[in-house]
Amino acid sequence: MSMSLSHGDHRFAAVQAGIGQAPWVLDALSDQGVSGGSLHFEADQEIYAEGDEATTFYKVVSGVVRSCKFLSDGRRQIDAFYGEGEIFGFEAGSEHRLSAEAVSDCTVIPYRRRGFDTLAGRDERVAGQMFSYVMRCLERSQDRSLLLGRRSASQKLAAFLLEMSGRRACGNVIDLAMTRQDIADYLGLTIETVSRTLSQFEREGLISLTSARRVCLCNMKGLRELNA
Amino acid sequence: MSMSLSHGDHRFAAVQAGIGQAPWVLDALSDQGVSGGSLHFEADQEIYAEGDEATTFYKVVSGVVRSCKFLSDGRRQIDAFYGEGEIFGFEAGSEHRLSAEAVSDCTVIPYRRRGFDTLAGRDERVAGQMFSYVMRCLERSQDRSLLLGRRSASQKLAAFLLEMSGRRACGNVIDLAMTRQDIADYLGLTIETVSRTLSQFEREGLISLTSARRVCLCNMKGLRELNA
DNA sequence: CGTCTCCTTGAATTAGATCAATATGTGTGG
DNA sequence: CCACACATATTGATCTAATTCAAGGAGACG
Repeated sequence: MSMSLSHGDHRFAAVQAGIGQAPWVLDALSDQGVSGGSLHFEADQEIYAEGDEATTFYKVVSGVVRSCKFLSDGRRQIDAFYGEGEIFGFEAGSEHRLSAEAVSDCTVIPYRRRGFDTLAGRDERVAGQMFSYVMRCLERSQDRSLLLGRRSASQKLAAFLLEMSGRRACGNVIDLAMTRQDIADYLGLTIETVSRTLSQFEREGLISLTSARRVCLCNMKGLRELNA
Repeated sequence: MSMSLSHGDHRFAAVQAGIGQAPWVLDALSDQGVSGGSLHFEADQEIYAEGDEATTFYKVVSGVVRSCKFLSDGRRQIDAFYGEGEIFGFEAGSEHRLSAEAVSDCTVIPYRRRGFDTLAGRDERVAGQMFSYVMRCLERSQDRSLLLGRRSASQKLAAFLLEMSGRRACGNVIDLAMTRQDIADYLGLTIETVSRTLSQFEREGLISLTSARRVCLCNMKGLRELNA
């Protein structure tokens, strides 16, 4: 029987539907001593640093986490935001290649990698789902390369808003956990450009800024058309 | 026994050393009817298009392949270049998300995905190595995001030259298979900026352009320092 | 030798960055 | 409740790196 590196497999439909959702099978790990309870972090607290030994990976229970890299000049590139149910910090090598920080107060479950490996060896579904998850991360990362390489500030912001809406949607309204600086570092822009572009979107009637962190996507179609 | 989602595993040392190298275990597939011989493509010929059914993936035997996405305005983003021994076109979903084209004349071996899945189900090493390979792709993709998001034209070019040198190195001299346009589309720049930046590198003594496609990296250290 | 593609270089333009000032909260302590 | 400090966000005025537009040059090939 295939271990389902093929992902047309219907058993994983649920996983595939929620982009970035963690393999549900990880839940089982909690019962096998692989997980060590849950951890709480306050906003801006570091979860692990670049170069730290990667003996553990995590799943977000609540709140939002960012993974990022720092440049020698102090600037920052945010690689990804992780929300409820998503996995982060799973590494191929022995060290964390990026650091992870709490964007908002958040709770995460740590999983010991060694324990996970053992379980993955026993249960094909665990391995298969993790594989599926990593493939999904790869797809996201490739999409980001396109975004960062060839898109204008407006296109980046539009894509960002739609991405956030796809994850944390409550109607058209999204509550951003992150600051303008976070958004800028995610999109390869400056905080001023992010702010200006959002203001412009509001003038054009694409969005409405209830407050700085609360955005209403009034015209999703218009936003989508920006990235045709 | 673990299926080696852990990559500290020494059996895979060789795979890990050569960045982007395909799992050697794929060689075995040729003997099992999974591979269908080898295919030849001429420069600029399409291997598959975005949206094509992803029943097959490939390994490069010789030559260079690019995978890319086209924007509605005709511009192009190249996601990756694949050289000898590298795998491309392995998808999570049922369609190819990017198109693939021959950069130079090249030979590739096609593998039927269904056959591969079956084999992966029987042999943990196949699955584990493919997992390792995908993790490596993910790392590369993440590094690219940093490059595209936060680096200047000179930094992008320096990183590109060092990447190429790391793969196809013959001393300090690299023979680029791709055009300036390919490089530009890979780095999110224009052809003119690529050309100007290379000329500037030559004036600064960092490189020497024997011919348009042949570059000698006279000062690797200097190039590396650009991305400190 | 002419034609074609690829590459280089120059001049003008512009999107986004940088620098600088002001505004909008938000929590603290009086 | 107000006054203050402090972090975050917006807006304006320049500046600049990279793009765009335009013109040649260099090599390959019939």
